[in-house]
Amino acid sequence: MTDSTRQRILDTAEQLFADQGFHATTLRQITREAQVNLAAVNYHHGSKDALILAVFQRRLDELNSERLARLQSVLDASDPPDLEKVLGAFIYPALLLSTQSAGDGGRFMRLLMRAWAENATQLHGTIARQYSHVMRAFADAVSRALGTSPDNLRQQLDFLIGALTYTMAETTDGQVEETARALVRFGCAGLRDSALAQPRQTSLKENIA
Amino acid sequence: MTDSTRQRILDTAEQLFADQGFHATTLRQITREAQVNLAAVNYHHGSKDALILAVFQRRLDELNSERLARLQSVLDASDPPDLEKVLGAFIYPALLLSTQSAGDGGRFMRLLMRAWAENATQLHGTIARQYSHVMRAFADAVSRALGTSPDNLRQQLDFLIGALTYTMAETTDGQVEETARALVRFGCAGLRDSALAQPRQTSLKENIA
DNA sequence: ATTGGTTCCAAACAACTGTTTGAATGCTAG
DNA sequence: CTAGCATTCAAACAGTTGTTTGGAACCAAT
Repeated sequence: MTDSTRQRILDTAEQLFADQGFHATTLRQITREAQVNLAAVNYHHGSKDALILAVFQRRLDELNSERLARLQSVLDASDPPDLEKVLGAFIYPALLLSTQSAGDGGRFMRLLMRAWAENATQLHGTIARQYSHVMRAFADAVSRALGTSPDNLRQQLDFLIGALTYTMAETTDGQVEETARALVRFGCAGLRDSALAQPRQTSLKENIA
Repeated sequence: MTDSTRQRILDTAEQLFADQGFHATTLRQITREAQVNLAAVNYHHGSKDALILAVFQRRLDELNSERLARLQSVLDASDPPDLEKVLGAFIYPALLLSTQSAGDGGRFMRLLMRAWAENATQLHGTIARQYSHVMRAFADAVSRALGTSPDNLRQQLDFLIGALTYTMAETTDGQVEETARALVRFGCAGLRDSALAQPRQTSLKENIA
Protein backbone atom coordinates (compact mmCIF):
# COMPACT_ATOMS: atom_id res chain seq x y z
CA MET A 1 0.00 0.00 0.00
CA THR A 2 1.63 3.15 -1.22
CA ASP A 3 0.30 5.70 1.23
CA SER A 4 2.96 8.16 0.26
CA THR A 5 0.63 9.76 -2.26
CA ARG A 6 -2.29 9.88 0.12
CA GLN A 7 -0.08 11.26 2.85
CA ARG A 8 1.59 13.83 0.66
CA ILE A 9 -1.82 15.09 -0.42
CA LEU A 10 -2.87 15.40 3.21
CA ASP A 11 0.25 17.35 4.16
CA THR A 12 0.12 19.69 1.22
CA ALA A 13 -3.59 20.28 1.62
CA GLU A 14 -3.21 21.16 5.28
CA GLN A 15 -0.57 23.71 4.46
CA LEU A 16 -2.48 25.31 1.62
CA PHE A 17 -5.82 25.28 3.44
CA ALA A 18 -4.23 27.09 6.36
CA ASP A 19 -2.54 29.66 4.17
CA GLN A 20 -5.39 30.41 1.78
CA GLY A 21 -8.61 28.94 3.09
CA PHE A 22 -10.62 25.96 1.95
CA HIS A 23 -12.57 27.51 -0.83
CA ALA A 24 -9.66 29.47 -2.20
CA THR A 25 -7.41 26.43 -2.39
CA THR A 26 -7.92 24.46 -5.59
CA LEU A 27 -7.32 20.78 -6.15
CA ARG A 28 -5.01 21.68 -8.99
CA GLN A 29 -2.88 23.71 -6.64
CA ILE A 30 -2.73 20.89 -4.11
CA THR A 31 -1.87 18.21 -6.64
CA ARG A 32 0.71 20.36 -8.37
CA GLU A 33 2.50 21.19 -5.13
CA ALA A 34 2.26 17.60 -3.90
CA GLN A 35 3.53 16.41 -7.27
CA VAL A 36 0.67 14.02 -7.83
CA ASN A 37 -1.95 13.77 -10.53
CA LEU A 38 -5.08 15.88 -10.36
CA ALA A 39 -7.34 12.86 -10.13
CA ALA A 40 -5.40 11.49 -7.17
CA VAL A 41 -7.42 13.52 -4.68
CA ASN A 42 -10.72 12.10 -5.81
CA TYR A 43 -9.24 8.64 -6.04
CA HIS A 44 -7.74 8.58 -2.55
CA HIS A 45 -10.13 10.77 -0.63
CA GLY A 46 -13.34 10.72 -2.65
CA SER A 47 -13.96 14.43 -2.85
CA LYS A 48 -12.59 17.77 -1.80
CA ASP A 49 -14.93 17.98 1.18
CA ALA A 50 -13.82 14.56 2.35
CA LEU A 51 -10.22 15.69 2.05
CA ILE A 52 -10.90 18.69 4.28
CA LEU A 53 -12.44 16.42 6.87
CA ALA A 54 -9.51 14.04 6.69
CA VAL A 55 -7.06 16.84 7.31
CA PHE A 56 -8.90 17.70 10.51
CA GLN A 57 -9.39 14.20 11.81
CA ARG A 58 -5.67 13.63 11.82
CA ARG A 59 -4.80 16.67 13.91
CA LEU A 60 -7.80 16.68 16.19
CA ASP A 61 -7.22 13.09 17.20
CA GLU A 62 -3.67 14.04 18.13
CA LEU A 63 -4.67 17.12 20.09
CA ASN A 64 -7.58 15.62 21.97
CA SER A 65 -5.88 12.44 23.07
CA GLU A 66 -2.84 14.39 24.19
CA ARG A 67 -5.05 16.72 26.20
CA LEU A 68 -6.95 13.90 27.84
CA ALA A 69 -3.75 12.02 28.65
CA ARG A 70 -2.30 15.04 30.40
CA LEU A 71 -5.55 15.72 32.19
CA GLN A 72 -5.65 12.19 33.50
CA SER A 73 -2.18 12.43 34.97
CA VAL A 74 -3.16 15.72 36.60
CA LEU A 75 -6.26 14.11 38.08
CA ASP A 76 -4.19 11.20 39.35
CA ALA A 77 -1.73 13.52 41.05
CA SER A 78 -4.12 15.17 43.50
CA ASP A 79 -7.74 15.46 44.52
CA PRO A 80 -9.10 18.04 44.10
CA PRO A 81 -6.94 18.71 41.04
CA ASP A 82 -4.64 21.70 40.73
CA LEU A 83 -6.27 24.39 38.59
CA GLU A 84 -3.01 25.58 37.03
CA LYS A 85 -2.17 22.07 35.91
CA VAL A 86 -5.65 21.41 34.55
CA LEU A 87 -5.46 24.51 32.41
CA GLY A 88 -1.94 23.59 31.42
CA ALA A 89 -3.13 20.23 30.17
CA PHE A 90 -5.66 22.02 28.01
CA ILE A 91 -3.49 24.85 26.75
CA TYR A 92 -0.05 23.39 26.34
CA PRO A 93 -0.80 20.65 23.78
CA ALA A 94 -2.72 23.14 21.69
CA LEU A 95 0.08 25.67 21.58
CA LEU A 96 2.55 22.90 20.91
CA LEU A 97 0.50 21.50 18.07
CA SER A 98 0.02 24.90 16.52
CA THR A 99 3.75 25.33 16.13
CA GLN A 100 4.83 21.80 15.40
CA SER A 101 2.16 20.85 12.90
CA ALA A 102 3.95 22.80 10.24
CA GLY A 103 6.91 25.02 9.70
CA ASP A 104 5.85 28.42 10.89
CA GLY A 105 3.50 29.25 13.69
CA GLY A 106 -0.21 28.94 13.99
CA ARG A 107 -0.92 27.07 10.83
CA PHE A 108 -3.26 24.53 12.26
CA MET A 109 -5.08 27.02 14.39
CA ARG A 110 -5.74 29.24 11.45
CA LEU A 111 -7.23 26.10 10.01
CA LEU A 112 -9.47 25.55 12.99
CA MET A 113 -10.74 29.09 12.86
CA ARG A 114 -11.43 28.73 9.20
CA ALA A 115 -13.35 25.57 9.79
CA TRP A 116 -15.44 27.36 12.31
CA ALA A 117 -15.81 30.44 10.14
CA GLU A 118 -16.56 28.81 6.84
CA ASN A 119 -19.68 26.92 7.73
CA ALA A 120 -18.58 23.85 5.87
CA THR A 121 -21.84 22.03 6.39
CA GLN A 122 -20.97 18.87 8.25
CA LEU A 123 -17.49 20.03 9.17
CA HIS A 124 -18.63 22.33 11.95
CA GLY A 125 -20.74 19.59 13.47
CA THR A 126 -17.93 17.07 13.26
CA ILE A 127 -15.47 19.31 15.02
CA ALA A 128 -17.95 20.28 17.70
CA ARG A 129 -18.65 16.63 18.33
CA GLN A 130 -14.95 15.92 18.65
CA TYR A 131 -14.60 18.74 21.13
CA SER A 132 -17.64 18.11 23.27
CA HIS A 133 -16.05 15.01 24.68
CA VAL A 134 -12.88 16.77 25.76
CA MET A 135 -14.68 19.91 26.84
CA ARG A 136 -16.89 18.05 29.27
CA ALA A 137 -13.90 16.38 30.88
CA PHE A 138 -12.09 19.66 31.37
CA ALA A 139 -15.15 21.54 32.55
CA ASP A 140 -15.61 18.85 35.13
CA ALA A 141 -12.00 18.98 36.26
CA VAL A 142 -12.04 22.77 36.53
CA SER A 143 -15.28 22.75 38.46
CA ARG A 144 -13.82 20.32 40.96
CA ALA A 145 -10.65 22.38 41.27
CA LEU A 146 -12.72 25.47 42.00
CA GLY A 147 -15.53 23.87 43.93
CA THR A 148 -18.21 25.35 41.71
CA SER A 149 -20.93 23.88 39.56
CA PRO A 150 -19.85 22.93 36.01
CA ASP A 151 -22.84 24.73 34.52
CA ASN A 152 -21.64 28.18 35.44
CA LEU A 153 -18.20 27.48 34.06
CA ARG A 154 -19.06 27.12 30.42
CA GLN A 155 -18.91 30.83 29.76
CA GLN A 156 -15.52 31.33 31.41
CA LEU A 157 -14.16 28.29 29.62
CA ASP A 158 -15.34 29.82 26.37
CA PHE A 159 -13.37 32.93 27.26
CA LEU A 160 -10.32 30.79 27.73
CA ILE A 161 -10.85 28.90 24.50
CA GLY A 162 -11.19 32.17 22.65
CA ALA A 163 -8.01 33.53 24.19
CA LEU A 164 -6.21 30.29 23.39
CA THR A 165 -7.44 30.09 19.84
CA TYR A 166 -6.58 33.66 19.06
CA THR A 167 -3.18 33.27 20.66
CA MET A 168 -2.30 30.05 18.87
CA ALA A 169 -2.55 31.75 15.56
CA GLU A 170 0.14 34.23 16.43
CA THR A 171 2.49 32.15 18.51
CA THR A 172 5.80 31.11 16.97
CA ASP A 173 7.97 28.20 17.93
CA GLY A 174 10.21 29.90 20.47
CA GLN A 175 7.43 31.47 22.47
CA VAL A 176 5.38 28.40 23.28
CA GLU A 177 6.62 27.88 26.81
CA GLU A 178 6.36 31.50 27.84
CA THR A 179 3.02 32.05 26.13
CA ALA A 180 1.51 28.96 27.70
CA ARG A 181 2.58 30.06 31.16
CA ALA A 182 1.17 33.53 30.65
CA LEU A 183 -2.12 32.19 29.36
CA VAL A 184 -2.49 29.69 32.18
CA ARG A 185 -1.90 32.44 34.70
CA PHE A 186 -4.34 34.72 32.93
CA GLY A 187 -6.99 32.05 32.76
CA CYS A 188 -6.59 30.89 36.36
CA ALA A 189 -6.97 34.41 37.67
CA GLY A 190 -10.06 34.94 35.59
CA LEU A 191 -11.63 31.66 36.58
CA ARG A 192 -10.92 32.05 40.27
CA ASP A 193 -12.23 35.57 40.41
CA SER A 194 -15.35 34.69 38.46
CA ALA A 195 -16.01 31.78 40.79
CA LEU A 196 -16.25 34.19 43.69
CA ALA A 197 -19.07 36.02 41.99
CA GLN A 198 -21.17 32.91 41.73
CA PRO A 199 -22.96 30.98 44.43
CA ARG A 200 -20.37 28.56 45.70
CA GLN A 201 -21.30 24.94 45.52
CA THR A 202 -21.19 23.51 48.99
CA SER A 203 -20.29 20.12 47.55
CA LEU A 204 -22.88 18.64 49.89
CA LYS A 205 -26.05 20.00 48.41
CA GLU A 206 -25.24 18.88 44.91
CA ASN A 207 -23.73 15.53 45.72
CA ILE A 208 -26.18 14.33 48.30
CA ALA A 209 -29.46 15.96 47.46
CA MET B 1 -29.19 59.82 -5.59
CA THR B 2 -30.83 56.45 -5.28
CA ASP B 3 -28.62 54.75 -2.72
CA SER B 4 -31.25 52.16 -2.03
CA THR B 5 -29.64 49.74 -4.47
CA ARG B 6 -26.16 50.33 -3.17
CA GLN B 7 -27.35 50.00 0.39
CA ARG B 8 -29.39 46.90 -0.24
CA ILE B 9 -26.37 45.24 -1.81
CA LEU B 10 -24.28 46.12 1.23
CA ASP B 11 -26.83 44.71 3.65
CA THR B 12 -27.43 41.53 1.74
CA ALA B 13 -23.73 40.99 1.17
CA GLU B 14 -22.96 41.38 4.86
CA GLN B 15 -25.53 38.80 5.74
CA LEU B 16 -24.43 36.28 3.14
CA PHE B 17 -20.73 36.80 3.77
CA ALA B 18 -21.28 36.11 7.45
CA ASP B 19 -23.35 33.03 6.80
CA GLN B 20 -21.29 31.44 4.07
CA GLY B 21 -17.92 33.14 3.78
CA PHE B 22 -16.53 35.51 1.19
CA HIS B 23 -15.38 33.05 -1.37
CA ALA B 24 -18.43 30.86 -1.09
CA THR B 25 -20.83 33.74 -1.59
CA THR B 26 -21.40 34.53 -5.24
CA LEU B 27 -22.41 37.82 -6.76
CA ARG B 28 -25.39 36.12 -8.32
CA GLN B 29 -26.56 35.05 -4.92
CA ILE B 30 -26.18 38.54 -3.52
CA THR B 31 -27.93 40.26 -6.39
CA ARG B 32 -30.74 37.73 -6.48
CA GLU B 33 -31.43 38.06 -2.77
CA ALA B 34 -31.12 41.85 -2.89
CA GLN B 35 -33.40 41.91 -5.91
CA VAL B 36 -31.00 43.90 -8.06
CA ASN B 37 -29.34 43.15 -11.34
CA LEU B 38 -26.13 41.13 -11.44
CA ALA B 39 -24.13 43.98 -12.90
CA ALA B 40 -25.20 46.32 -10.12
CA VAL B 41 -22.40 45.18 -7.83
CA ASN B 42 -19.69 46.01 -10.30
CA TYR B 43 -21.43 49.24 -11.20
CA HIS B 44 -21.82 50.52 -7.64
CA HIS B 45 -18.81 49.01 -5.91
CA GLY B 46 -16.36 48.28 -8.70
CA SER B 47 -15.56 44.69 -7.86
CA LYS B 48 -16.33 41.92 -5.41
CA ASP B 49 -13.20 42.64 -3.39
CA ALA B 50 -14.15 46.28 -3.12
CA LEU B 51 -17.59 45.23 -1.93
CA ILE B 52 -16.08 43.11 0.83
CA LEU B 53 -14.00 46.04 1.96
CA ALA B 54 -16.99 48.35 1.92
CA VAL B 55 -18.96 45.99 4.12
CA PHE B 56 -16.20 46.17 6.70
CA GLN B 57 -15.56 49.88 6.56
CA ARG B 58 -19.13 50.57 7.51
CA ARG B 59 -19.14 48.45 10.66
CA LEU B 60 -15.57 49.08 11.76
CA ASP B 61 -16.04 52.81 11.65
CA GLU B 62 -19.05 52.41 13.90
CA LEU B 63 -17.30 50.11 16.35
CA ASN B 64 -14.05 52.02 16.61
CA SER B 65 -15.53 55.45 17.07
CA GLU B 66 -17.93 54.14 19.68
CA ARG B 67 -15.07 52.51 21.54
CA LEU B 68 -12.93 55.61 21.47
CA ALA B 69 -15.81 57.81 22.57
CA ARG B 70 -16.47 55.63 25.58
CA LEU B 71 -12.78 55.41 26.38
CA GLN B 72 -12.49 59.17 26.35
CA SER B 73 -15.30 59.61 28.81
CA VAL B 74 -13.67 57.01 31.06
CA LEU B 75 -10.37 58.86 30.88
CA ASP B 76 -12.10 62.12 31.70
CA ALA B 77 -13.77 60.63 34.74
CA SER B 78 -10.65 59.78 36.73
CA ASP B 79 -6.87 59.65 36.59
CA PRO B 80 -5.57 57.00 36.66
CA PRO B 81 -8.52 55.47 34.84
CA ASP B 82 -10.64 52.68 36.26
CA LEU B 83 -9.60 49.35 34.73
CA GLU B 84 -13.10 47.88 34.76
CA LYS B 85 -14.46 50.84 32.87
CA VAL B 86 -11.62 50.84 30.35
CA LEU B 87 -12.28 47.22 29.53
CA GLY B 88 -15.98 47.92 29.43
CA ALA B 89 -15.42 50.63 26.85
CA PHE B 90 -13.61 48.09 24.73
CA ILE B 91 -15.89 45.13 25.22
CA TYR B 92 -19.37 46.53 25.43
CA PRO B 93 -19.61 48.21 22.00
CA ALA B 94 -18.28 45.07 20.38
CA LEU B 95 -20.83 42.79 21.98
CA LEU B 96 -23.53 45.29 21.23
CA LEU B 97 -22.56 45.56 17.60
CA SER B 98 -22.39 41.83 17.20
CA THR B 99 -26.02 41.47 18.14
CA GLN B 100 -27.46 44.58 16.62
CA SER B 101 -25.72 44.51 13.25
CA ALA B 102 -28.13 41.88 12.05
CA GLY B 103 -30.99 39.77 13.16
CA ASP B 104 -29.45 36.94 15.07
CA GLY B 105 -26.32 36.99 17.14
CA GLY B 106 -22.71 37.12 16.16
CA ARG B 107 -23.11 37.79 12.51
CA PHE B 108 -20.59 40.56 12.23
CA MET B 109 -18.08 38.81 14.40
CA ARG B 110 -18.22 35.73 12.29
CA LEU B 111 -17.41 38.14 9.52
CA LEU B 112 -14.40 39.53 11.33
CA MET B 113 -13.04 36.08 11.99
CA ARG B 114 -13.50 35.19 8.39
CA ALA B 115 -11.67 38.26 7.31
CA TRP B 116 -8.83 37.29 9.52
CA ALA B 117 -8.98 33.66 8.50
CA GLU B 118 -9.35 34.08 4.77
CA ASN B 119 -6.24 36.01 3.97
CA ALA B 120 -8.09 38.29 1.64
CA THR B 121 -5.00 40.06 0.40
CA GLN B 122 -5.38 43.67 1.34
CA LEU B 123 -8.32 43.06 3.64
CA HIS B 124 -6.26 41.77 6.51
CA GLY B 125 -3.94 44.74 6.31
CA THR B 126 -6.81 47.19 6.14
CA ILE B 127 -8.48 45.79 9.22
CA ALA B 128 -5.24 45.65 11.17
CA ARG B 129 -4.60 49.28 10.27
CA GLN B 130 -8.06 50.24 11.47
CA TYR B 131 -7.46 48.43 14.73
CA SER B 132 -3.93 49.58 15.48
CA HIS B 133 -5.18 53.06 16.18
CA VAL B 134 -7.74 51.92 18.73
CA MET B 135 -5.53 49.24 20.18
CA ARG B 136 -2.79 51.67 21.02
CA ALA B 137 -5.21 53.94 22.84
CA PHE B 138 -6.60 51.11 24.93
CA ALA B 139 -3.20 49.56 25.66
CA ASP B 140 -2.12 52.94 26.92
CA ALA B 141 -5.20 53.37 29.09
CA VAL B 142 -4.86 49.90 30.58
CA SER B 143 -1.19 50.39 31.29
CA ARG B 144 -1.94 53.60 33.14
CA ALA B 145 -4.72 51.91 35.09
CA LEU B 146 -2.36 49.14 36.13
CA GLY B 147 0.83 51.16 36.44
CA THR B 148 2.77 48.88 34.12
CA SER B 149 4.60 49.42 30.86
CA PRO B 150 2.40 49.18 27.75
CA ASP B 151 4.89 46.83 26.06
CA ASN B 152 4.24 43.93 28.40
CA LEU B 153 0.50 44.32 28.00
CA ARG B 154 0.17 43.37 24.36
CA GLN B 155 0.02 39.66 25.08
CA GLN B 156 -2.65 39.93 27.78
CA LEU B 157 -4.66 42.25 25.60
CA ASP B 158 -4.47 39.69 22.83
CA PHE B 159 -5.89 37.15 25.28
CA LEU B 160 -8.75 39.50 25.94
CA ILE B 161 -9.35 40.16 22.27
CA GLY B 162 -9.44 36.46 21.60
CA ALA B 163 -11.90 35.87 24.40
CA LEU B 164 -14.04 38.74 23.18
CA THR B 165 -13.97 37.68 19.56
CA TYR B 166 -14.83 34.10 20.34
CA THR B 167 -17.59 35.19 22.67
CA MET B 168 -19.15 37.65 20.27
CA ALA B 169 -19.84 34.91 17.82
CA GLU B 170 -21.98 33.04 20.27
CA THR B 171 -23.71 35.80 22.17
CA THR B 172 -27.37 36.41 21.48
CA ASP B 173 -29.31 39.58 22.03
CA GLY B 174 -30.56 39.01 25.54
CA GLN B 175 -27.21 38.05 27.00
CA VAL B 176 -25.19 41.10 26.05
CA GLU B 177 -25.29 42.83 29.41
CA GLU B 178 -24.51 39.75 31.44
CA THR B 179 -21.84 38.48 29.08
CA ALA B 180 -20.09 41.83 28.97
CA ARG B 181 -19.98 42.01 32.75
CA ALA B 182 -18.59 38.49 33.02
CA LEU B 183 -15.95 39.16 30.41
CA VAL B 184 -14.88 42.43 31.98
CA ARG B 185 -14.49 40.72 35.31
CA PHE B 186 -12.59 37.84 33.73
CA GLY B 187 -10.27 40.18 31.87
CA CYS B 188 -9.61 42.47 34.80
CA ALA B 189 -8.65 39.59 37.04
CA GLY B 190 -6.33 38.20 34.39
CA LEU B 191 -4.71 41.54 33.69
CA ARG B 192 -4.21 42.46 37.34
CA ASP B 193 -2.73 39.11 38.23
CA SER B 194 -0.43 39.13 35.23
CA ALA B 195 0.75 42.61 36.12
CA LEU B 196 2.02 41.31 39.44
CA ALA B 197 4.28 38.86 37.64
CA GLN B 198 6.03 41.59 35.74
CA PRO B 199 8.46 44.20 36.97
CA ARG B 200 6.26 47.04 38.06
CA GLN B 201 6.88 50.31 36.40
CA THR B 202 7.82 52.83 39.05
CA SER B 203 6.34 55.57 36.92
CA LEU B 204 9.41 57.62 37.74
CA LYS B 205 12.09 55.70 35.95
CA GLU B 206 10.22 55.63 32.69
CA ASN B 207 8.84 59.13 32.71
CA ILE B 208 11.89 60.99 33.90
CA ALA B 209 14.89 59.03 32.73
C1' DA C 1 4.80 -15.21 -18.14
C1' DT C 2 0.16 -14.01 -17.27
C1' DT C 3 -3.32 -12.74 -14.48
C1' DG C 4 -5.86 -9.42 -11.40
C1' DG C 5 -6.10 -5.47 -8.83
C1' DT C 6 -4.27 -1.21 -7.34
C1' DT C 7 -2.47 3.15 -8.59
C1' DC C 8 -1.49 6.71 -11.83
C1' DC C 9 -2.20 9.78 -15.69
C1' DA C 10 -3.73 13.09 -19.64
C1' DA C 11 -7.75 14.69 -21.32
C1' DA C 12 -12.22 16.07 -21.36
C1' DC C 13 -16.64 17.33 -18.90
C1' DA C 14 -20.32 20.27 -17.29
C1' DA C 15 -21.06 23.85 -14.23
C1' DC C 16 -20.08 28.01 -12.22
C1' DT C 17 -17.22 32.20 -11.36
C1' DG C 18 -16.49 37.63 -11.68
C1' DT C 19 -16.65 40.87 -15.16
C1' DT C 20 -17.90 43.43 -19.43
C1' DT C 21 -20.85 45.12 -22.93
C1' DG C 22 -24.31 47.83 -25.21
C1' DA C 23 -28.79 48.83 -25.38
C1' DA C 24 -32.98 50.22 -22.67
C1' DT C 25 -34.86 52.76 -19.00
C1' DG C 26 -35.66 56.41 -15.52
C1' DC C 27 -35.06 60.98 -13.90
C1' DT C 28 -33.79 65.80 -13.76
C1' DA C 29 -32.15 70.33 -15.44
C1' DG C 30 -32.51 73.68 -19.31
C1' DC D 1 -40.61 68.81 -24.21
C1' DT D 2 -36.04 67.06 -24.43
C1' DA D 3 -31.15 66.57 -23.98
C1' DG D 4 -28.04 64.47 -20.90
C1' DC D 5 -26.77 61.77 -17.28
C1' DA D 6 -27.23 58.04 -13.93
C1' DT D 7 -29.03 53.71 -13.41
C1' DT D 8 -30.80 49.18 -14.75
C1' DC D 9 -30.94 45.19 -17.50
C1' DA D 10 -30.28 40.72 -20.39
C1' DA D 11 -26.78 38.58 -22.57
C1' DA D 12 -22.46 37.05 -23.41
C1' DC D 13 -17.42 36.65 -22.10
C1' DA D 14 -13.21 34.26 -20.74
C1' DG D 15 -11.50 31.69 -17.21
C1' DT D 16 -11.55 28.40 -13.42
C1' DT D 17 -13.68 25.00 -10.63
C1' DG D 18 -14.44 19.86 -8.89
C1' DT D 19 -15.23 15.66 -10.97
C1' DT D 20 -15.23 11.79 -14.36
C1' DT D 21 -13.31 8.81 -17.74
C1' DG D 22 -10.76 5.17 -20.14
C1' DG D 23 -6.56 3.60 -20.76
C1' DA D 24 -1.61 3.04 -19.36
C1' DA D 25 1.70 1.61 -15.86
C1' DC D 26 2.90 -0.87 -12.02
C1' DC D 27 3.33 -4.87 -8.87
C1' DA D 28 2.54 -9.02 -6.47
C1' DA D 29 0.60 -13.86 -6.88
C1' DT D 30 -0.46 -17.76 -9.71
